[in-house]
Amino acid sequence: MDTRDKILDLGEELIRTKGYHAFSFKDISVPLDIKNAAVHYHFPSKSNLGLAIIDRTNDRFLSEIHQWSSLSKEKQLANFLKIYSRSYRQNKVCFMGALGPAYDTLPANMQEGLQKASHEIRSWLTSLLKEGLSEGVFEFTEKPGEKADLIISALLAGLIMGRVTGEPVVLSIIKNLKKQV
Amino acid sequence: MDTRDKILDLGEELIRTKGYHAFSFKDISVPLDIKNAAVHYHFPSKSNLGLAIIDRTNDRFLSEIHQWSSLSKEKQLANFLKIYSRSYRQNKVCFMGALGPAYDTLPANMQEGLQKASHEIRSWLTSLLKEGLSEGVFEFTEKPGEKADLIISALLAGLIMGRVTGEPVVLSIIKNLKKQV
DNA sequence: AAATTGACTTACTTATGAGTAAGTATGTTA
DNA sequence: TAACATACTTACTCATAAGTAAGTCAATTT
Repeated sequence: MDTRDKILDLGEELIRTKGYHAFSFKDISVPLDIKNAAVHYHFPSKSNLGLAIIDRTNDRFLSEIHQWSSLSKEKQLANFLKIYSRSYRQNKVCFMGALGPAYDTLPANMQEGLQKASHEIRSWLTSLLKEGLSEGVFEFTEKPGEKADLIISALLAGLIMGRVTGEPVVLSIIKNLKKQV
Repeated sequence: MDTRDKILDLGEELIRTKGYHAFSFKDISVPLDIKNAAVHYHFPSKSNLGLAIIDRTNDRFLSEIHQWSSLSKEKQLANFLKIYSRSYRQNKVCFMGALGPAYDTLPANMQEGLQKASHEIRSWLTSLLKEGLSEGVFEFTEKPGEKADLIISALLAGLIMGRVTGEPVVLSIIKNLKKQV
């Protein structure tokens, strides 16, 4: 694995554990045993790095859901929920949870990237729920788009609350969400 | 209103719109037309200010729920939900949403304060749901504590998602939550 | 009237952060 | 083999942030 990838990996972890404003280039250069300027060589600015991290994660999500496309709707939803239980085990919040609260303070390119990524997730889950509902594999009374927001919100916040309370909030949320679709 | 209160008010707004790490003493001193050192006179350190803001908000919450105590359970829940629709109109996220994602980077005193406040909210809502369930005014199948987390999570994240998507996510969440209790 | 307190300002310090210009070593291509 | 690109390091700059020590001045207290 080359330096650029190591920077992206560590940067992702830092954003999702500390947030964009609470990490510095030093937090990347020291663990990787390179100099500050080496990080700037690969990513001219911090916002540039931030955007690259968001885009990479979004691309990965897109390729994941593509791979799931032949699976049953239940299985696809279960895989989606698994992303969050894995995040919990890794002590990470999701990108929207990490960057959303300080959205207005983010550089414009990152705002766009985050907005695009959130749109991608919401519209995928909405379609999945809508199709699953008409197939009869899911059962709920809300509109699919609203149900999607309800699910994403509960997961996102479950990760955040877990941080504060020290309890595995997201796991109990996942358990309950499964009963509600 | 004296300077100390103005600092607390502005500090609260800054935390809930930009987050703890994205605001500086200048963001307080310039709008209030005082010097940097004047802020330090009232609050020796930034963490000191942060804790004072958390504690004040928690005290207000405690006094609010105390005032509600004679109301019906439905009305108390409705009042609680109203806190979040008001936050949405003010373009603010809640404290847990603002500070939770970067919880590990917060000074120890703020971590404690936030944990205490979150415990207060969760246990109040849990009791309300539990009592409302046994009185027959609420109807749900989850355990009261889990239902409380589900509700708080959805609201917290609704505010965050609203930031990113530009849509009033929390309002549709509130609407749906009302149908689910 | 003198001393004290409260609420600041002035004028700093120290640390840290993002970012850059110029140089170096190791390949790679014309 | 000479030129060039890649992937850095060295050694900085410049801005901003939190925090502090000492002084000012009006309002109280003694």
